[in-house]
Amino acid sequence: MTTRVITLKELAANLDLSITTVSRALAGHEQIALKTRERVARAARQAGYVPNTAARTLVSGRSGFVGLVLPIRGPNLVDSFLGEFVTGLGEGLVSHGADLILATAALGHSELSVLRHVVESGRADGVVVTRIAETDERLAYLNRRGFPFVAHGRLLDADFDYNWLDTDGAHAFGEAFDMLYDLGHRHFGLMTISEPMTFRHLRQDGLAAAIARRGDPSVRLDVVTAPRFDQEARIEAVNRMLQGPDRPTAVVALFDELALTVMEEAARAGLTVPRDLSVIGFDNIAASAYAPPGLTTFDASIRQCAREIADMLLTVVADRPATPLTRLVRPTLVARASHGPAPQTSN
Amino acid sequence: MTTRVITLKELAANLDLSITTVSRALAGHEQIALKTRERVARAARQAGYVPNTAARTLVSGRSGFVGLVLPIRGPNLVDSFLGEFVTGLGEGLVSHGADLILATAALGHSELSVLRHVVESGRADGVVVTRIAETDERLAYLNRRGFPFVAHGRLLDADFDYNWLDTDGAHAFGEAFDMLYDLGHRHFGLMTISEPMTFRHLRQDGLAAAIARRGDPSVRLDVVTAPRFDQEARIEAVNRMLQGPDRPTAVVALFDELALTVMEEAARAGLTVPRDLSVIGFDNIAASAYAPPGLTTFDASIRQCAREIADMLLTVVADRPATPLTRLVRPTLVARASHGPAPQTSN
DNA sequence: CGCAAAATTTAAAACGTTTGCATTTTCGCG
DNA sequence: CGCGAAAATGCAAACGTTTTAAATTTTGCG
Repeated sequence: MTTRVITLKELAANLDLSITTVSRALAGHEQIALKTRERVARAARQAGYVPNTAARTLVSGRSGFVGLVLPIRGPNLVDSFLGEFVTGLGEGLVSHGADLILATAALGHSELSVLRHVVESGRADGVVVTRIAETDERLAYLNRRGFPFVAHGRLLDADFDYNWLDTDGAHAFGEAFDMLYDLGHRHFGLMTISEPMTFRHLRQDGLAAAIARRGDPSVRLDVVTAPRFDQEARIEAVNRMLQGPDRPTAVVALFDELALTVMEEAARAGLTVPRDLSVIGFDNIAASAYAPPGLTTFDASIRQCAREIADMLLTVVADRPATPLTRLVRPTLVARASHGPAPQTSN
Repeated sequence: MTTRVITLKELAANLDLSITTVSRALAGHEQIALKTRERVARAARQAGYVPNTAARTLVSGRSGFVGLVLPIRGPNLVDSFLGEFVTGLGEGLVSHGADLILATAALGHSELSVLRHVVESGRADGVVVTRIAETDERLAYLNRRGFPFVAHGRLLDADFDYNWLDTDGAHAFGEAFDMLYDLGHRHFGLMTISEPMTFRHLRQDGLAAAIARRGDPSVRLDVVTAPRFDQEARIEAVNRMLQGPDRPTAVVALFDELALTVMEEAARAGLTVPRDLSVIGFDNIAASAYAPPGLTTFDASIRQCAREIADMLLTVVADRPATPLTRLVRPTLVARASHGPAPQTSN
C-alpha cells in the first residue's frame, strides 16, 4: 500500500521516451507523433499520473488558483453569504480547471497583509475581493501591483480602473420606494449600518434618488444607523425608529438581518406587519422566508454572481483586457407578505 | 508601478550574502550569526520579501495547504453548513499558518476523482472529508494511499482505522426521545432521508436505542423516508406521515430542513405546533429560530467542530500519530417552542 | 541510393527554494 | 604570531515540471 506518486521521469522511463516528449505528448502538442501521444496518454491514465502542481507552477508562473481572503468575523456570526459565494466561485472556476484558495486573516494580521501574502507568494493567479469599504486599501494595493482581481462591489470614487461586479442595490431601493409609495406610504424609515462599507451609500443614494424623482415634498425619510455586529445595539436602534407615535409606516432595511430585527421588534411592540408597518429587506437569506409573515426582499443571487465573478477573473488572468470588466446585476424583488398599503390613520 | 516580486536571490545580492545564508537566516537557524539574522530580517521586511510557495513546496514536499472537496450540489440548494464549516476550518488552520484549498467537483467528474487529483498533484498536505456515505470510496482511497485526512462523520463499520470527528447524533436523538416521552408522547414519527449517508443510521439507531432502553411496549415509531433534495417529494412524504387520524404526536426529523417542512405542512393541515404536534430538528440552522413557533433542535456547533478538525488534521500531518484521532462532540439542545406535552386525546 | 527537408525526439536550462556538505572566517590560547 | 577548533557562510544538488534550441530519425524525390 501507500503507493508513491508517479513522476514524469518515471513515466518517461517506463515508456522509453524522454521527459520532454512525454510532457509535450500530454500537453497535446502537434509536433509529437499522434501514435506517441496516444501511447503516452494511455500509459499516463493507466499509471494514474497527475502532474505536480508546485513544479508546474514554479516553471510556468501560473498556479491555477484563485484567492479569496476570508474577512475576520466575530465568534458566533453566522454568515449566510459565504457558503453561497464560495459555492458559486467554485462552480465558475472548475469549468476552467482552476481551484479556490481560502486564506483566513488571523487575529493579529490585517486582511490586507494576508492579501499581500497570497499575492506575493505566488499562490494565486488572481484574487476576489468582497465587502468593499469606503477607502479600501486592498483595491489600491492590487491596482498598484497590477495584480488581476475582481471586486464584488464598488468603490464610490476611484482614481483608477478595476474589474467589478456589483448588485444594483440603488435600483432595488428605488424600486422598493416606488412600490411603497404607490401603496400610499409617505413616511419612510431606512435602517442602515455604521460600518464604512460602500454598499450602504449606494443603496441609500438609490432610495434618495427615487424619492427625489417622485418630487413629492410630503415624503419623509428617517435614517437610523446601527452597528452591524452588535445585536443589542441593533435592537436599540430599531426601537428608536419604531418608538413614538410619529414612526414611519414603511421601513426599508439595508439587508435582511436588519429587516428581521425590525419585524421582531415590531411584533414585540404590538405592531402587526404589514398592517401597521411595511418592512422590506435585501439579500433574501433563508430565514426571510420563515420569519412571519414572510419578508419581502430582493434576491441578489449571490451564487450566480460569484460564478460570474470567477469567469470574469479567469478572463482577466488569461487575457489582461485593456478596459476593465464591469457588471451591474439587477436584483429581483421577492414579494412576500411584509409589505402592504399604508395604514389609514395617517400620522 | 507593477513592482515585481523580489526573490531570495535578489535579496541575497542586495545583502551581499549567499542565498543559503539568507534562507537560513530567515528560517532562524542558530548557525547563522545573530547579527546577520537581524540584518537579513530587516532587509526582508523592508523589501517585502515573501517566499514563493511553489518553490518551497517543491523542495520541502509540504504545501502548507489543506484540501476540501466541495460536494456537487443542485442549482438552488442553499447550504447553511458550508459557510460555517469553511469559516471554522480557516480559523483552525490560520493559527498554524496553513490555508485551505477548495476544489469543486465538476459535473462530469466524481467527487472521488477530484479528491484524487488534489492528493496526487501534491496541492495539499492533508484533506478533510465531509458527508460520509455508507460505503465511502473516498475514505478507502485515502486510507489505501496513507494520505493524512480527517473525516467529519463516521463510517458504520470500517475495516481500517482513521481520524474522525463526529457529532453525537445518536445521543441527541436519544435525548429527544427521552424528553418527549417524559412529556407523555408515545407515538413517534421519524422523518429520515433516502440518501445513503451514515448519519441517518447513527441518529435513527440512537432513537431506537433510547426507545429500547425505556422498555415501554406501548411506544410506537413510524419511520418515513424522503429524498433529500426533492422538495416536492419531501412534502409528499411529510404529509404521508401527518395524514390520517393515527398520526404521531411527536415527530423527530433528521435535520432542521426536514423539521421545518414538517412544521409548515402541519400548519397547512390545520395542526398547531406544539399543541397538536411536537417537532424536533437537528442542526440549528438560522431559519429554525424564525420559523414559528421556533423550532426545538440541537446545535452541532459546526464552526467549532471545523476548527477542531483543522487542528486534528494538522496534528496528523505533522506527527503521523500511530493511533487514530477521534472525537465525538455532543450537540446541545436548543429548546424553543415546537415541543410540548402530548395531546390529551390519545390516538 | 543519396540528400535535403520534414517529422520526431531529446538534452539542458530554468523556475525559487531548502539542505547536506564544504569552505572560509573568526577567535582563543599557547 | 601561529595553530586549531568553533563559528559563520557558501557551493551545489535537488524538487518535478515546461520550454528553447538542437539533435536525431524518417520521409520523399530525383
